[in-house]
Amino acid sequence: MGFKQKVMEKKIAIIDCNNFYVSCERLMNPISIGKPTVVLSNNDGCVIARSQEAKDLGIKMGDPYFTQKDFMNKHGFCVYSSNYNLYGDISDRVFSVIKKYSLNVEVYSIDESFVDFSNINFENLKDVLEKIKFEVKRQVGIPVSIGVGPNKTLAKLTSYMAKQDKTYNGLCSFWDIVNFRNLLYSVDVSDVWGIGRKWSKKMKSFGIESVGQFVNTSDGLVQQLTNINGLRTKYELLGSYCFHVQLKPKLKKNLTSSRSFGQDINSLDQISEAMYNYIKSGVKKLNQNKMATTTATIFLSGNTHKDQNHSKSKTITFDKSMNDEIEIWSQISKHLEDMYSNLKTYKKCGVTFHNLVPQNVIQNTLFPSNFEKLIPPINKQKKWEMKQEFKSQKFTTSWNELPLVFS
DNA sequence: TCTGGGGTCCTAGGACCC
DNA sequence: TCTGGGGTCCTAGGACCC
Repeated sequence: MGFKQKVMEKKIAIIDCNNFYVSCERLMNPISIGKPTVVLSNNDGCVIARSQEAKDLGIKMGDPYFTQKDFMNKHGFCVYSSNYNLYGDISDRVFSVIKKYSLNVEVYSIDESFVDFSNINFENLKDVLEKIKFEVKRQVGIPVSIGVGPNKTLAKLTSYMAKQDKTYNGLCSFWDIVNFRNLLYSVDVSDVWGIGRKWSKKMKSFGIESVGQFVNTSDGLVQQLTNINGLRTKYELLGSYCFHVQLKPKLKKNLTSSRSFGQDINSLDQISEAMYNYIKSGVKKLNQNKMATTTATIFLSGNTHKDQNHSKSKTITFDKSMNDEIEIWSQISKHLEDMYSNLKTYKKCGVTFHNLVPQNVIQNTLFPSNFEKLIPPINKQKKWEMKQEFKSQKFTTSWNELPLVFS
């Protein structure tokens, strides 16, 4: 055992689907099995999921598709546009298998969950985790990796190790690792959950390269280089429990609708039309959640890949809660005009709704609204629309349409 | 020519109130 | 009229995650 076991020590697992979007596409398109395979973001812009074969050929996360297209053609890649309906369905199936083994599940993202197994004995822990891994693969067809440790950060770190070192066979326990503290000197600080690109770059300029060096950095310097959560991350790496497993899903706090434009644009008409459409789809999401909003933030930004880092945002508070796109547009359009400059070009815009309230508590104002409803902008050349060339034609509308998998 | 979208949290600074 | 500090709230921006 790496550490002496503490009283009340928790056992937190992370269960993580391998190359999730690629694994989903392979269920629907078995022809891609064994071939290098990638899934592209919206606009078919960049790579957001890679099969092992694609990783081995040097394709990186976030690589722009247009820079790799020829290479991929040459090497017989299977390329898919993202299909979130499919991934959502398969995600539900994965979680329902996991929940047969524990109810202490936090669904952390579409392909990951934290599970609190503190009530299970150490003798049985690995068996249960092995069983879950086996059953998710057998029943849903999705391979998973599992890391387990005394907190979320160490679970993530061991799951990372399980993926790096094939001898773990996809399951790594913190309590099986000998000399854990020494091992931390061979792990790059940027591989820690919670330490991103900016922070790790900052740390490296202070000579902090490895996780071992990070946990030996003074609290003061850690907080200076990051923030309070960076300090919590340090304490979790040392064995404390700071980031709690969230068993009850929290209510949605805000909701965003935004897109990059198909090309850079500078016409206010075009931007207005795009913004109106994002408001419309945001309102659709509000209605699906039976929510309304009292506050919106609109934002407008340039093409960061062309050093056009200008970005503006504006928060607007309404005089009542709203869920009507034309009313919301009426409150927002003048602010969009203020933010816009005809001397700049723009690549992206969008809207976030905050202060979401249930629709059944909407109070209609006693007096008629005193703002005029503006006619929404429509029927322009839609330069802002996105493209999607490789979308799989198959959608799952019920579980029965998915192929059954037995292994 | 073409480089994702959505979510949460934290911080600094300003406005406002007492 | 002049004086000031502390608390709270809001916003814009910037981190992080997937």
